[in-house]
Order: sequence, then C-alpha cells, then structure tokens
Amino acid sequence: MDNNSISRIRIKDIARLAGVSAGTVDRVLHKRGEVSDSTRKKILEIIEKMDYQPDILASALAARKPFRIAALIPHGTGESPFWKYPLAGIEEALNEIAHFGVSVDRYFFDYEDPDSFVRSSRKMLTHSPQGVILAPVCTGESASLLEECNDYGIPVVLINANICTGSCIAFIGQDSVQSGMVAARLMHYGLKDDADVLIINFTREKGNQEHILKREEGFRKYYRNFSTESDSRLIQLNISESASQQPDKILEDSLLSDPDRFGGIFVTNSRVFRVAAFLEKKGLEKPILIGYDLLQESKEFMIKGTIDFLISQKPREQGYKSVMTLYHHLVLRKQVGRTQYVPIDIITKENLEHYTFT
Amino acid sequence: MDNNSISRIRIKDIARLAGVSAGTVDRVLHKRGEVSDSTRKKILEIIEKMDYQPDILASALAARKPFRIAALIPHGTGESPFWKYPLAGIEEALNEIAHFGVSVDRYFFDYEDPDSFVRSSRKMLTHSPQGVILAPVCTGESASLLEECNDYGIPVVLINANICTGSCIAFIGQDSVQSGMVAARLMHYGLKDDADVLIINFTREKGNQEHILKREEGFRKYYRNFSTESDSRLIQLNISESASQQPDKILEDSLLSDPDRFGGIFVTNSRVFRVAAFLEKKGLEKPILIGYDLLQESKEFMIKGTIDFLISQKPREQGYKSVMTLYHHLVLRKQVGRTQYVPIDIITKENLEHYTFT
DNA sequence: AAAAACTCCGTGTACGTACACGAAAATACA
DNA sequence: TGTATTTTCGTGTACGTACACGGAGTTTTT
Repeated sequence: MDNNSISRIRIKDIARLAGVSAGTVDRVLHKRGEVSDSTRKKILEIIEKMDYQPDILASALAARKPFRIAALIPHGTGESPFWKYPLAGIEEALNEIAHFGVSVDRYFFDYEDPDSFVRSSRKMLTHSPQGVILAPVCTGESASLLEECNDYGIPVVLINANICTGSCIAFIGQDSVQSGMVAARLMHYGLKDDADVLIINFTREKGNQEHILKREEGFRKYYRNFSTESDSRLIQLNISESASQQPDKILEDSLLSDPDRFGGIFVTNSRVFRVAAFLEKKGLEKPILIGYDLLQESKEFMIKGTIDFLISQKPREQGYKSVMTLYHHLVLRKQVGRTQYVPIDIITKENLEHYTFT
Repeated sequence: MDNNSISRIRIKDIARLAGVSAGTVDRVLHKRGEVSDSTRKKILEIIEKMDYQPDILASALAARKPFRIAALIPHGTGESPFWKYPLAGIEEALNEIAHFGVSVDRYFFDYEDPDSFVRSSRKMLTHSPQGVILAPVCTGESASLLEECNDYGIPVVLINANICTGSCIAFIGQDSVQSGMVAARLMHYGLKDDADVLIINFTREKGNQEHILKREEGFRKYYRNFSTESDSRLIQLNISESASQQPDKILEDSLLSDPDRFGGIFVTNSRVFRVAAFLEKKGLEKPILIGYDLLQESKEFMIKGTIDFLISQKPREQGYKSVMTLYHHLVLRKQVGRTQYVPIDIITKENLEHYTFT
C-alpha cells in the first residue's frame, strides 16, 4: 500500500538493468551529455518502466547546491503594513525546508515608486536567483520583468495580484470579485433592503488598482442579484491617498451632509481603519463597516466594534504558499497548481484571535 | 544572516574539537552508552557551545528507519462523513514528508460503539507505532489509551476534541466556546433584537458531547453580553440521534406549533442539513440557519440559501497539522505547540467554493 | 598469572545521489 | 599506420549521519 521510500528503485538498479555504470545513468538524468543515443534511450526506457523517482534526501545531500529564491515585494512599513505578513509566511515556509538548502533573499520596493521597483528588480537579477516571488504591484514594470525572467529561464510565482501573461508558473492570491460578493453578502444580511451603502475606494496614483476595482465589481454584482435598481443605492466615493488631498475632508463632505443616509460603508482595501478612526472622532451613529485585511490598526477598531467585518486575504498563507510552490517546482520537481486561490476569510471580533497569525 | 545548511558544524567537527572520533560523538548523541563521563561531558559541552544541529537529511538517509504513525479516528462514512476530511489532510501531509520515511496507518472505529474503539486501539498497539493521532471521541476509553501510550513512551496528538489529561504532546482543534460566540454574532447581526432563537443539539447516547455543550455555552455567552434577559429568548432543543426517536417528529412539534416564533436556528453540529431538509420540505418561512461543518450534504443547502452560515472546523487542516506535529516531534525533534487552535472559519454561499478542500 | 569479561573508543561501511577525473573506445587527421 | 581528438563511460570520492565490528586497555574471575 505504502510506496514510500522503502525499497525503491535506485540509480544503481537502473544501471545494472541497463548494463552500464551508475555514472552513465546520472549523466542521462542530468542531461550532462556525452552519452550515446542507444544507451541513453535504453536507460530512459528503464527509468520510465520502473518509474524511477530520485531520492530527494540523497540528492539534496549530495548536491549541496543552495536554492536561492528572491522575493520582490513592497516593504511592510509605513502606510501599508500589509506586506509584512506575507514575509512572515515566507519565513515560516523557510523554517520547514531550510534543510534542503533553500534560502530566500528579500528585495523591497516602494509601492508608489516604480523606479524603486526597477532598481530592486535590477539588483535582484544581478544575484541570479533560481526562483522569484513577485508582487506585481507595478503592472507595466512587472510585466517586463516577467519577460526577462522568462528569457533567463527563471521560474516566477506571482503573489497577491495577477497580471495576465502566461510566463509565470503560478499565481497565489484571492478571487477579488468573489471577495467583494462576500462583503456584499455580509452587508446585505445585516442591513436588509432599507439603506444606502457607501463604497469607498482609497486610490493611488500609481500601482495596480485591479484589486479594488474587482472587489467593487463583486460587491455590486451581489446587489444586482437582488434587485435591478439596488445598484443605485450603492454610492461610490474615491479618495486619493496622495498627499495633495485631505482624506478626512472628503469623508466629512460625504458623511456629514446627511449623517443618517448610509447604513453601511464598504471600504475596498485595508484603509478601512481610516474610516473607522473618522467615525469615532466625529461620534457618528455607527453604520455597518466592512473592509479588508487584519492589520494591527484595524484590529483595535474591530475589538471596539467600529469595524464589523474584515475580509482577510490570508497574507501569511500567501507568503507560505509562494515559497512552497517554488520548493515543489525547484527541489521536488513536481507539477504545481497554476492558480492557487486562498480562501476568503471573514474576520469578526469573535474569531479574530485565532487569525492573529494568518 | 542565513544560518541554513551552509557550512554548519558537523559531527566530525565536534569530534575534532573534543579530540575523539566521530563514533564517540555519535554514541553520546544517541545515548548508546559506553562513553566515559569525562569525555561525554566534554562532548556535550562542545555540542552546546557550538549549537550543533543534526542534519536531518543525512540522518534520515543513514538511518532509513521508517517512522510509523497510527491514526485512530472514526470512519468517515454514513451518518457523520466529517472524518473523511481530516483523513484527506493526513494524506496531504504525508505527501510532503514521505521521503523521511514517515508512514501513517489508519485505524477506524465506530463513533457510537466504544467496543469498536477498544478493538481498534488494541490492534493499533500490537503494531507498536512511534506516534499516535487520536480522536478522543470515547472519552473514558481514550483516557485509558492515553495512559497506556504514555507508559510505552509513545507520543500522542489529540485531534478535534480535547480530554484534559496532560499526557499528550499536543491538542489540535477548535476553541468551541469561541466558535459558539461567532455563530451568535452572526445570528444577532442578522436578526437584531426582535426574535427568539432555537438552539438545536443533536445528541448521542455515547461519545463525547463536550463540543456541543461548549458551542451552546459560547452562543449564550454572546447573547448575555447584550442583555441579561436575552437568555430567555434562546430556546434549547435536544434531539437524540438514536433510532428510537424520530427527529422530524420533534422538529415538527417545535416549529409548526408557532411557525413564526423563531427568527433563527442554531444547530450545534453538522446535522444542520437535517434541519434544512425539514424546513424545505415543510416550506416554512425561512429563519436564519447557522450550523457547523461544510459537509457535502450541507453544501447544497447553502447554495440554495436555506443554510445561511456554517462554522468550519477546518477538518482537513486538523489532519494535516496532526501529522506535521508528530513529524516535528519525531523526525525534527523540535518543540511543538501544546494547544493548536485552528481558525474559526465562517462559510457562506459566496466563499464556499474556496473552502472545498479545507 | 592466565583467562575472561568489561569499559571505552576508533574504523569502516552503508544510505542514494552528484560530480570530477580520467580510462578506454571510437573517430578523425596526418 | 601512428598520433591527436573526441565520444563514451567506469571509478572513486564526497555529502553528514548511523551503526556494526572489533581493538586496546583495564578490571575481574579462576
């Protein structure tokens, strides 16, 4: 029943069956040339027939070649601390597979600054990693990088956001449209049909906005399923995060003119804590507030009850999975899932504690 | 920065530093006796000082001793298919660590039949496994088994349910009280303060009922936090699953006498699909329905909207973690977390798809 | 005082793979 | 035909640990 390591076929066995030495088999396995076509063919046949699986323990031990993975992600400080969580997941994965010689070099860049992305990616490429974890926040630049990695034969795993070129081995992230529908479901379930809902997008000049758009799309899609005119009850508000504008000012204009109008507010990203802070400061009657990501800042507002629900993108799991995917590809040489959606977790005050490390 | 396998200290190095041969160090490491106290002490000091970490790859390769883990769990067929999911998680973990010679033997028993538990556990013990995964459904019998394993020095991991003896290395499961609070939160959020709620416990003559009690406790606790008299709005209904009674009959008595009384129903385990089936059959005005576990049976009712929310116990993750915990303990010889709570996942129609394999 | 038993420890080989080195065979070139 | 070159392949060692075997030295037994 168990086909694990007990008495599996070895290189030696193949060599014996083919009437050659182990070295020759090794050359065939590693395409290290200088083997006559006839023997190569014979060996490959035997490998096929006996379903030879290399012993990765012995392999890793003998090779002792380090697998260097590069992670190119925004730094998790300042405005969007989101990215420190994938990093934690990366560490976690590393702990489990460090014996195989896997290491991860981290290259950070600034969310808002495509130049810093390019600089970091240049630096990364000079270290010629065997695999890359890429957060394609800067869409255009990321696409070029992807091409380049493709030319060098470096496998790339996309994390968190997807860009639709085929030249990556996997995408790990969330189904954004669907997550918007989950948010809408929660909103509608608590609010029923009798109030307007404000959708707030904190936008950025630069950087990938796909997430935000798809989340809003999913949110609206859910509402449309109930009534055609319900769409008109969803009011959109875009707030630019660039310094030139005052977020609080805009919120004030929208919310204070008719304080009771909105029964619910849906914030399409992690900046939901900003809205929560505003609501608290102004002492407004509390609308239902739903947003994204269990950041430390938002956590406090959840405990106090200002934020009702958060959708988690499972950032830690994303980091974990991205390393593991490259490990499976590089070390175990196994097929990996092309699109790996992480679950759409609903966080609320009551289950928050058990998500602290997710 | 990276302390992974590159140029780590080896047995040879320790031997050289201690002025002995590698064999002696090996004897000290494995307590295989016949080493003078003085040299043993010296070697241990060096090991300590240099923070020697054995190379588990080389270790596993050289030893080639299989690690046999036994999983003693109810079979996942018939009434409660729950247990097939942990099994899937066990397989998944196995896939990742089979190269280390880890194998899992599965021993099944009948939830309701303590005798079958004892039979299975006897059989298991005759195969003297190096580690045990135990679902302590039969409380008393499990406690004795735990003692016995303790005597034999076999580490045990408890899965899903906890029994409060100290002689296991880890418990993996859910915080049941807290999960009840999550359910209550969802109920209260959708129902506000204006309706009675029915709490249905599907009970069994035998087997561990802790879960159910704690879930109800958490549910009530949440409601008490809002008003002291709210507790009186929570009506409890116990339905025995034994054949002698007719579940549907009891439901009929409770629900049909005053069809509009209950705005919500909370079922404290996976049998929520039974209630959903009943509601559909009778064509009752749909109350909010919340239960546990994403079983195939319940899934269909979620999609149709009869069941509003399910709390997932993440059974697959429980299985996965239990194997991994024993792997860390047995193979890596690392410290493992004593109590490993799995997250309290909220499943709804909209995020259901991404939980299919959790 | 020789034999036996026991304590302490070094040596050697195995685990399965990777890879360097160089020998033998095949081919090319003169 | 002899030499140079290339193709093809076998041998040996290394990776770090586990463990069996047995040698040298010491103590006990007869």
